[in-house]
Amino acid sequence: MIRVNKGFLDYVTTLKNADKHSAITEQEAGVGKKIVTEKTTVFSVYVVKEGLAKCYLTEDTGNDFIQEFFGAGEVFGELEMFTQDFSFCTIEALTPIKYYKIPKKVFLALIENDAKFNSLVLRLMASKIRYTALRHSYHQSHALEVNLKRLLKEFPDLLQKISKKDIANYLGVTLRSLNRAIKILG
Amino acid sequence: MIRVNKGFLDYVTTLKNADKHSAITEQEAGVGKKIVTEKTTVFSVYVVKEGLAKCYLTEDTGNDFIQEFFGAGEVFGELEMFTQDFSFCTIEALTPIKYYKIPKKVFLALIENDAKFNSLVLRLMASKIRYTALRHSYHQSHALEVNLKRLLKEFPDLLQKISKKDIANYLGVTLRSLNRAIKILG
DNA sequence: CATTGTAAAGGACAAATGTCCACAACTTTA
DNA sequence: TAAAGTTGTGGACATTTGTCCTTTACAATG
Repeated sequence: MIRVNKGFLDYVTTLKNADKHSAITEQEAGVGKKIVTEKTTVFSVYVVKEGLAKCYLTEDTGNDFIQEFFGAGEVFGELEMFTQDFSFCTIEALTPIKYYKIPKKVFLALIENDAKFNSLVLRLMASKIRYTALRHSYHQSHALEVNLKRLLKEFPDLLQKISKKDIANYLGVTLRSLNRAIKILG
Repeated sequence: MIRVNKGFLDYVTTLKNADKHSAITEQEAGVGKKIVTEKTTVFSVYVVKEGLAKCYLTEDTGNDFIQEFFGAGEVFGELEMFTQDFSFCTIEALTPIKYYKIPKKVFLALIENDAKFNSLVLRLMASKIRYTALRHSYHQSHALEVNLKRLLKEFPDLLQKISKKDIANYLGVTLRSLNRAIKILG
């Protein structure tokens, strides 16, 4: 749901601070700003420093499918450095956001020369695979009500932080269905 | 659906053949054999040499959720080398299968010392993330019939190769629903 | 403060999917 | 080959979710 990765954020912060002229820069974006756009070439890897973003795909049906919500330390754009593909999702700020930007060349050099960095990236990608698999499996085999209850247990202030439409898109249902489920849960 | 990775298979084959006493061994498994079991410690990384396996999770509801079907070159057990977690899924042979087994120590040594190998693993994990995301997004926003048609277009002999129950579990529907969709498609 | 506009919630019906069970097809065994 | 068991398929109904549209709540404006 809302993913974070303190360890990686700390490491990148250290890297940046170690060099006054670091190629790693800090950037900001306002609500609604798309930091990465679907089907577009990606030139950098990004790390959320603070704030919240959503990672989603828009289908040909017009539906948005929210992959994940990214909080502090979450990384995006890294896949495209390895697969040479266009971005497969859009990253959009849900709150004002601060993030680090690591140019492609710098990122790939770190992968090659900094074993610790390389290892953190491997771990982070492994986590994404695991987490996503567990989530989709759970979603598919449980009723909407159960899924919602589970989310609310982990993030009690969910409905305050994230719009219902976004929650519905994350759960893969319509807003109408989500409203029904909310009503039933009381 | 049925994932393959010729490049990785070739590389591992070369690695193994380069050393007569290689720690990479070749193994076989018969139909139904579970090569890796959910919630269990994993001590090796595996690469399918030939045959077909399914990668699935069993939910508390008793439902199996099939993550992917693995063909030649597909890798499993690698995530657990990085996350230190138990296996989150079961890998079971659907046909007689041959595979390479790379002990954890050897795998991690390759990651550290063989840049090409490291790069192949990064790419393979990036592909898994991308592929899974695209698949789930598509599944969620299209009708069962459309999803099935799409699968059959890519794998015309699907119904011959893989049991209906497994296909249903992959699509996240019941066998009943799958049968209905098949009937409608003619 | 009334009026108009806009966004959120919910009612009513339609469509899709699940559950349960019966029946058919096919295997095994006596 | 008949009987019994096993597996696969489909009918009938229940439940869930989607679609469409009305109603409600709230905000903006004259």
